[in-house]
Amino acid sequence: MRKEPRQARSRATVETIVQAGARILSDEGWAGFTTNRIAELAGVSIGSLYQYFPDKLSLVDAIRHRHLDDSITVMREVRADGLSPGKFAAELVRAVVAAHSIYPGLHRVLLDEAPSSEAYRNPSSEFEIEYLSYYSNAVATYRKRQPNEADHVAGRVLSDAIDGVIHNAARRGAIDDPAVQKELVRLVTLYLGEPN
Amino acid sequence: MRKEPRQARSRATVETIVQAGARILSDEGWAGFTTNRIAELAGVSIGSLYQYFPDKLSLVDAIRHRHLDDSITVMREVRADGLSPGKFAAELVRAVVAAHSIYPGLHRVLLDEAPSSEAYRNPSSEFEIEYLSYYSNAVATYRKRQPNEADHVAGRVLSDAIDGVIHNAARRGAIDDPAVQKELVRLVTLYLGEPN
Amino acid sequence: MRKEPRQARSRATVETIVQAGARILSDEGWAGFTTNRIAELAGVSIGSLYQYFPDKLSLVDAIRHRHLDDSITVMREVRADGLSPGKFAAELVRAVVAAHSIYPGLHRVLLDEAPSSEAYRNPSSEFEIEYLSYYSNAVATYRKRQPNEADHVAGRVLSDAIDGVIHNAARRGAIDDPAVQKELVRLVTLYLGEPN
Amino acid sequence: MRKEPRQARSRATVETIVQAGARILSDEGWAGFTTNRIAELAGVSIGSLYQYFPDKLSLVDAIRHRHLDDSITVMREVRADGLSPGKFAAELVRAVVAAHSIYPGLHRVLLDEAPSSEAYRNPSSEFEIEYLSYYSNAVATYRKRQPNEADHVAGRVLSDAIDGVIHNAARRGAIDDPAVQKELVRLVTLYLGEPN
DNA sequence: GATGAATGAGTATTCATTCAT
DNA sequence: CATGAATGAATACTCATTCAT
Repeated sequence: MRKEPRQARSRATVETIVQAGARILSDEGWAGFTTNRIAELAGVSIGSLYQYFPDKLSLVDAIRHRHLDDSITVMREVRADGLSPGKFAAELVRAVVAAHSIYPGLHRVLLDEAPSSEAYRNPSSEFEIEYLSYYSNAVATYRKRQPNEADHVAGRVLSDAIDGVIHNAARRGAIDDPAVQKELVRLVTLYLGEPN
Repeated sequence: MRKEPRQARSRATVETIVQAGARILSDEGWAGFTTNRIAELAGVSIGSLYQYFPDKLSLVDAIRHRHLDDSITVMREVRADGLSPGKFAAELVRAVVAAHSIYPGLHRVLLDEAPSSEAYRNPSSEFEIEYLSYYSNAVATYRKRQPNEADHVAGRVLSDAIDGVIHNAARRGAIDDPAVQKELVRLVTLYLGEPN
Repeated sequence: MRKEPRQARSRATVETIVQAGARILSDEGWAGFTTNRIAELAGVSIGSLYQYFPDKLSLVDAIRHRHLDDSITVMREVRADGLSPGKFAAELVRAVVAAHSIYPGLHRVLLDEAPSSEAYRNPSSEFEIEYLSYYSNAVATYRKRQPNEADHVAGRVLSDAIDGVIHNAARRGAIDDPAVQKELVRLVTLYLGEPN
Repeated sequence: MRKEPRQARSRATVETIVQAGARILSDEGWAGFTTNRIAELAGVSIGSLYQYFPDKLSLVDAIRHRHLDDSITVMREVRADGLSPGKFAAELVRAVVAAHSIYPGLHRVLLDEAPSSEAYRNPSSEFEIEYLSYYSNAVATYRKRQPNEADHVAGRVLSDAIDGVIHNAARRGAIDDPAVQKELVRLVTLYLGEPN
């Protein structure tokens, strides 16, 4: 960001812009994400947008950062320890669905379409490391050991499988369909339950 | 297509254009898919491109049609009947990986980013119906019955999960990683093997 | 128009663009009327043109609207009542010549060559109705009656004849030639004077 | 023309191209007049078109030349000598209408929209001289003298007035309307009948 | 700080014309 | 000679970004 907003008013402006950007990104994808449209939807002038974000990339990075932080936070609240595979799977799916409920298309667009200065899907990105360790920990927990390389691979496969189901459901507007959620829970349960 | 190529020369031109388009779409996504760049990479003039494709959309549709046809063909060769879940899963993963090996990013871009005259992810599109029925048939086969509504949901979840793993592996350039493939096989096997 | 100009600066920009468009249309016809050339002649960037006019058609419509309004206004000041045919004809020709003096080719290009969202030469267009009723009123006045169908035909023929003379004179740059004007006055006088 | 066609087949090809060009010019104006479209409508390849016409301008000139020749020929058959003004006017209007009946829009497009190497509306062009002398002769005939400068002006005004009525009628598809023709005859009669 | 007018490089597409077959 | 594939300059229009007010 170009400038750290000091006053409350400035912070509110930044907030409005980020929300407007997230809304457009979720609803219309990267193609609809134009700076003038964002400013208009946010109710600020295009000049003000550039007051806080030096360019379009920095804005999309801000949106991404905030969204991924929110996602991780929601997931961190669901811990594998002490829960049966089925119980954990149910809680996890609930959390993931919740993380996608406000801006259903946002996650997919941010990871798939939108360019980025940092590489968020780069194995070394801060977010990717945290996200991956979450899943490999879950896998290792049910294998009753510290996470090893095999658990990392399994964690990633599990993570990507959930990703695929959620994103495609989001595209079809079926993210709240209980039948889909139930099947996803079954998939996760089976994968975690079977020792190897 | 605007014009059916008659001479061998023009058939080759069309082929080159389609290949160049697929390459760019796979490597750089929809954003990099500009007609001038495609023509340049194909080594033809922009006029030649428009001689055969009335607009950008018709070109992307041609690429998509060809790619989806190829994918379905490869998958149709793997039939669930008579194979154990594990054997089928292994064959299926092998086929899906093969379908993604030349243009790893193409599938995702075609279904996620690129606009389309027909809606290929529309539940009623010819491709989607065939793709979905393939998976629900596999599910129903191991449940030893004709596919019912629950099998359709399971089929879609399985399809989307495989999609997610493959696409994310493709993005990381890890589509040929045997460890990932093995885990994916395990995921599919478990999901298909467990009656319900 | 895409955007209502608020500041004085932008109102001036719009004005400059419209003038430049009228100049080019008059001097070089529809073929020379390219958006980049207009912007260049107006001394603004192509982006500024599109800030106010969503497309080329809307610009030509703006030019047309302004020009036809001006023409009608000039003509409305010449009324047949109380004037002899010869006097009225002289006044009318003077007014029509005046309406063509700044952009001599504009009228013809606007009505003949330039496409339009509304159809200005459509018998039902607002302008055409007013223009036609002006002439049939004049005809009926000298026939000492309310305009009937025959007067409408006569009005149109008179209008088209004047049109032809003026447009061809404009093309030859002879619109101010007194000899031509005098002959045109004679033509109109004879046509209006002879009861039928 | 690039090449004088020697063989009968070549002459037929040229004829077909000219007809196709005239048809398109009349029906769709200068904007629809593209070389590829003309070749297609004529049923020849674009290469063949360029075999006979070095560029687009030479084709439109050929069309123009032929059309103006035909027009003059039709008109030359109507002579003022020995006819009353009313009789002559009636014959003249009939001839002019006939000259516009096959390609109603052609005349206007050729003189107004289409560019030209020679200037056909240039006062010094061969066609213009002949056309003008026709009308000034008619005027002078009824003034019982050799054409002088005043008669030339009157001839041109008369010519342009008829032009205007015919072209606007053509645009409205009303060229065969007897009411319009009758009024035009009246206009011409009055103008020619009144000595001055 | 905020505004919105202005900029111009970049993109899709057309069409007159050339030339290898 | 005829064909039609290939060319590329030109044109309408968009959108990230700057800067005067």
